[in-house]
Amino acid sequence: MSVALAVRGYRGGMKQEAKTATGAPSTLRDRTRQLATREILETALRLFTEQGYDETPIAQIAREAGVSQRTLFRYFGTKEDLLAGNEDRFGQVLTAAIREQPAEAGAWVALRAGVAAVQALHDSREQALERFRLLHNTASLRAGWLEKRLRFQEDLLPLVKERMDTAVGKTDPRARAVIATVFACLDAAAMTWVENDGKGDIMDLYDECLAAVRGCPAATSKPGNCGPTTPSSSS
Amino acid sequence: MSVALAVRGYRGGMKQEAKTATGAPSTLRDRTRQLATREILETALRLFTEQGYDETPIAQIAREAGVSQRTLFRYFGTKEDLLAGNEDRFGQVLTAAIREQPAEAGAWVALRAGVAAVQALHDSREQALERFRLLHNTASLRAGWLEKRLRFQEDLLPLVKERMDTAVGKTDPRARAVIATVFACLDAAAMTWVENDGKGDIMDLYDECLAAVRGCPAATSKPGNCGPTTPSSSS
DNA sequence: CGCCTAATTGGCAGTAACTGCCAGATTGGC
DNA sequence: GCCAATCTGGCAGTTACTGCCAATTAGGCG
Repeated sequence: MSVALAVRGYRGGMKQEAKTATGAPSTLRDRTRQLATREILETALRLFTEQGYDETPIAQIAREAGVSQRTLFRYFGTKEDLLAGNEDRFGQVLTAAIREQPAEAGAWVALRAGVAAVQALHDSREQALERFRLLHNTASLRAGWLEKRLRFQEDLLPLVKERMDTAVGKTDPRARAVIATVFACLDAAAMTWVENDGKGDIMDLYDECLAAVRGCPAATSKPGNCGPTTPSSSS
Repeated sequence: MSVALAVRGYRGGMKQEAKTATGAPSTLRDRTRQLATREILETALRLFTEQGYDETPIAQIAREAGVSQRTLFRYFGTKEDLLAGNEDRFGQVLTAAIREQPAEAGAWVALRAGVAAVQALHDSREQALERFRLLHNTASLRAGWLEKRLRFQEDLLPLVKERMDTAVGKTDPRARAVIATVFACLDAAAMTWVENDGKGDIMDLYDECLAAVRGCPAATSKPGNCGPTTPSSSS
């Protein structure tokens, strides 16, 4: 049980000076790597949108990016990583934003803050839409994404539990349910957003979804919380 | 867009008499096929639980089941299908149960009925637990399952919409949100159930989850509905 | 400045899940 | 009992991905 999932993709090296935190790495090697990374990433995204994800073999990406297949796999452990890229960042920002919420904030409020923080990650509406579209229209990608999301949910469990009136160790399904519901609403919002070609704001849709799910109408004005499941309600 | 997903696995043949609906097929061929199917399925499940899903190559299953690899792939289009098997049945039962609900039943009530119907599908607690465990502990399987579930959700959309006060054609995220929330709660319930080694009833856990998500406490006694989002509330 | 070490790269072979094709075995209907 | 439809197995090929090894290259140091 608990098979240690191997860390995929290139992470080694960069022991010494490496990243100066300013994004301008000192050594030639690091600069070269960064360049190659960008080149691969751009080639991949271009080909994916041009011909579709499943229809684009790794070999082609490697060829057009000017690296060997073997090297490409050293940079990105899997084909999915070529699109996901900063998905790990997603998880980090999410948990960070939730942790930063004041202690009085209930689970719903904190989670909403996390969701909002993640939305702010996208560079532009256009790129987000393109990525989302690819994600929603490709079964294999969708599957991978959902899987990764599930892991985020597990990570969030303790964070959320302490904002609910739950005994920490207990096998209480409610924290999981709340988290999963938040993601469910985010999902519904994102899908609708894509269907509308990116019109409107995802967070508005999210609020609408949450309002439909929980009893409270018009949660938009006082977003994120409108009922029980806050700390100190029964203890 | 909308690449027609090829129907995988063996579906051909059986043009003529084939299935007499009683489960006792007439021709030798059909009997042989049924036998082979069972043999493969049992071998696969045994090996999967013994050595794990990812650690069990198709070649071994084929060998021990006494068929060629090629034939195995004709019976089951993918490795996943060896475990999933009647997952399609899942979707059928779900939609059927929801359709059978009276028109007055709201979305939540109807969906709960569907979930309950699906739970009744499992042969035994033990087998269900074993399958669930395998599913929850294997990343690739989890991903596939989530993907399939997403498709069910899309199928359910129209069914649920007509039980809500939504304009049919509108791009309203709320129906999606409700469906996704139901699955989210089912997920949380199933996970907790597995963690508890199958103790308790999944539907009880489901009710608890839904109660935690929606405002209403103690939804267990009057399950499935406790607030708005029923038909004829504003339309 | 040149050398040594360590990081990096590319190629090659191998695995695992599939898929198409073809030839041979089997079955079912007449 | 024969012919056609069906089924099966084997083989080759594709794609994602991994391990291994040899050749290159950058970095540090005397």
